[in-house]
Amino acid sequence: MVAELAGVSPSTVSRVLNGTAVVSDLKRLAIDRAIARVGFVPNPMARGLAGGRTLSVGVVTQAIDSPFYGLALRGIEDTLGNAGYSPLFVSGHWDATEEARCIDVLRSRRVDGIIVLTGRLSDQALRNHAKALPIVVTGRRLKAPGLFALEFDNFEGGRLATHHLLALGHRQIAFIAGDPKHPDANERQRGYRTALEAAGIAFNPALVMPGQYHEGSALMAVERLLDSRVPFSAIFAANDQMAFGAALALHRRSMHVPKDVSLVGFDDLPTAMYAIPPLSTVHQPVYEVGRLAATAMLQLLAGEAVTVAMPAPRFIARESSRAPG
Amino acid sequence: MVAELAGVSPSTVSRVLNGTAVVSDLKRLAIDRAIARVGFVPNPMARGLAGGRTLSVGVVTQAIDSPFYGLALRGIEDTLGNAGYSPLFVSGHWDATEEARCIDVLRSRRVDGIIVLTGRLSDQALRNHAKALPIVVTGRRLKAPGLFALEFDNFEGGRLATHHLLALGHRQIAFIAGDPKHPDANERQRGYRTALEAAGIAFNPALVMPGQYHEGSALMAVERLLDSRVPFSAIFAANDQMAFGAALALHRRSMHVPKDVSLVGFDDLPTAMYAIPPLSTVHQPVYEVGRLAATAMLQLLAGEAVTVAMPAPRFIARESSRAPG
DNA sequence: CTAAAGTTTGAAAGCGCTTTCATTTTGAGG
DNA sequence: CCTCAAAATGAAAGCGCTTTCAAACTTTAG
Repeated sequence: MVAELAGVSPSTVSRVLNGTAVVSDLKRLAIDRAIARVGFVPNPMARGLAGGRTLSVGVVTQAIDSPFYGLALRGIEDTLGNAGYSPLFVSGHWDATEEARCIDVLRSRRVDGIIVLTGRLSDQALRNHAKALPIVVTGRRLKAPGLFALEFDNFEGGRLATHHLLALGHRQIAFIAGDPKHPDANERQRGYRTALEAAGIAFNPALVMPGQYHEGSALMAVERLLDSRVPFSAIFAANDQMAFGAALALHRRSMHVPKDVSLVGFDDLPTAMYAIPPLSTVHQPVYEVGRLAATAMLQLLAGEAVTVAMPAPRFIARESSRAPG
Repeated sequence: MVAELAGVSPSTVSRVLNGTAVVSDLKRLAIDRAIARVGFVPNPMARGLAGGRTLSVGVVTQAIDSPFYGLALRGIEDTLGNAGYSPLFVSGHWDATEEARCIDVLRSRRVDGIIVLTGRLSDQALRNHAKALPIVVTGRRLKAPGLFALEFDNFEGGRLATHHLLALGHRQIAFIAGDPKHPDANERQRGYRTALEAAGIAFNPALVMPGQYHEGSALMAVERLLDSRVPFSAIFAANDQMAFGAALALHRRSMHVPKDVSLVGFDDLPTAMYAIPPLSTVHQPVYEVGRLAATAMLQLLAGEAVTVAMPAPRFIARESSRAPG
């Protein structure tokens, strides 16, 4: 170790580097100076090998290029970076097997903890991994030692969006569902139903179309809906991407939003406010979620109690929805 | 090392693991079996420490949540993953200082190479880093030992887009420029000018508005343009995000695309085809760029000659542009 | 002024793997 | 059947840092 030039032992240098123990000011100064002079940068490999920690946390996301997760990744990156940790991103592509492989990769890289963004993995699998290293997971309700789950209130969000349309006077509200394999998609739908029933409107299965959370699926869903001739004055899409697809379908049939039909989405993607017309939607604080997840991980890593909580859903009315007529 | 259970020395195990030397089939088999039995996974830390390589390559992107770069990251992830390398993403946020910091972080993590997506760093800085480890950079033309640059033909793209509008019969084409600090923005503008001149149309400075590559800047640019009362029948935005902003500005003034004004963008973001109306734009093979950059890095790492080349720009006509009238 | 207790510091033993070097095997040529 | 080169293997020395453990030095109390 070059920093021996300070005239002390490696142990002492290590101590000042990590703040592991008290070191006399005299030596600390000498060491600091030597470090600066040599331009010393500790080798994380060696650190990891010796100390058993790598100062990196794995993040399994579903698609690194997703407009939705991108912001969350940024939140994670920002928060982790401030604490000296580096994120290691891997994409699971919405596939449980792939996701399991991702976790293996991360563990083989000896990450100190793993953040899972809304995975497909079973709760049980997650619980097992949590025995070995801290896990933070979003999008599910789950409690286990070494595991923290952060869930957005999708039910309330779905209720809010539907309620908005109802309050505007809509009575026939179509729903483009998300992938039923995602628990949050089902929660949103439950919110839709609940709001409907609270307003005394019978749930009409003919008005709900299956979708898969991407534009194309909603495009087709709306076309089928239109072809089915079931009357409706508004569409609630289970996420913004599908709302965009729905808008395109309407556009193709020369129907205008919101004149002919109102449209609301869910997520408030950064692009929602720049859609034509700007999309009314349920705001999800994605960036914030990233920060919270990272904060929770940091607390877990430090052995502290996790104190983070998810903010409540908020509906944002823009121009894509208005009273029918 | 647990794999001693195979009854051989650690050296031999290492040899079969890395294929460093010939090992008799007998022992190889025994080792393979032992590995499988113990579920052995080599520790990358130790490997890195001993071997001097980390099997990870740093990727400095500008914003991990950017709709544009996301796809490239995915291309990189896919290609690198296949080769056993892991990407380490960091965001420079379009700031040269921050970017320099990112590279320091990556180097302190001892990555084997660095891929820079269109950075702000000076060519010289890049050249210097390339002396220490392989670098692949996109969005600039640059040659240096240990450095490979991959550039998209932005000039040709700009020319193509403008030519499309010209061919449709437009004579007054406004241009929303990108951030002049990005070389690609200037190239696109040069393409615009060149196409104009080739068509015998004088360049009119009143028709070009500065923008900054994001929606909001274009929104304001178009409002100013409209206020200036300079007549125009088409807008060419230097990227898709600005095209979306421009569309919103027109929408606010109750002008319709493409009936009242044609609009073309640049990049072909995944969302471009779902815009209302679907956006005509210059296609950039972003995913492909990611793959190419990663491939180039792999070749650099292997000491081979780099053989990748960027595909040519392609214009995609959709519904946002048509003949004036 | 000395013993007991507390504080700093250094020596040395790894962390898990790669790699050089020397040694043992094996095969070929004489 | 023996010698020598080539091939396969093992021993051991690190890679750069952390972390006991014990030695050396200060204090504090008796």
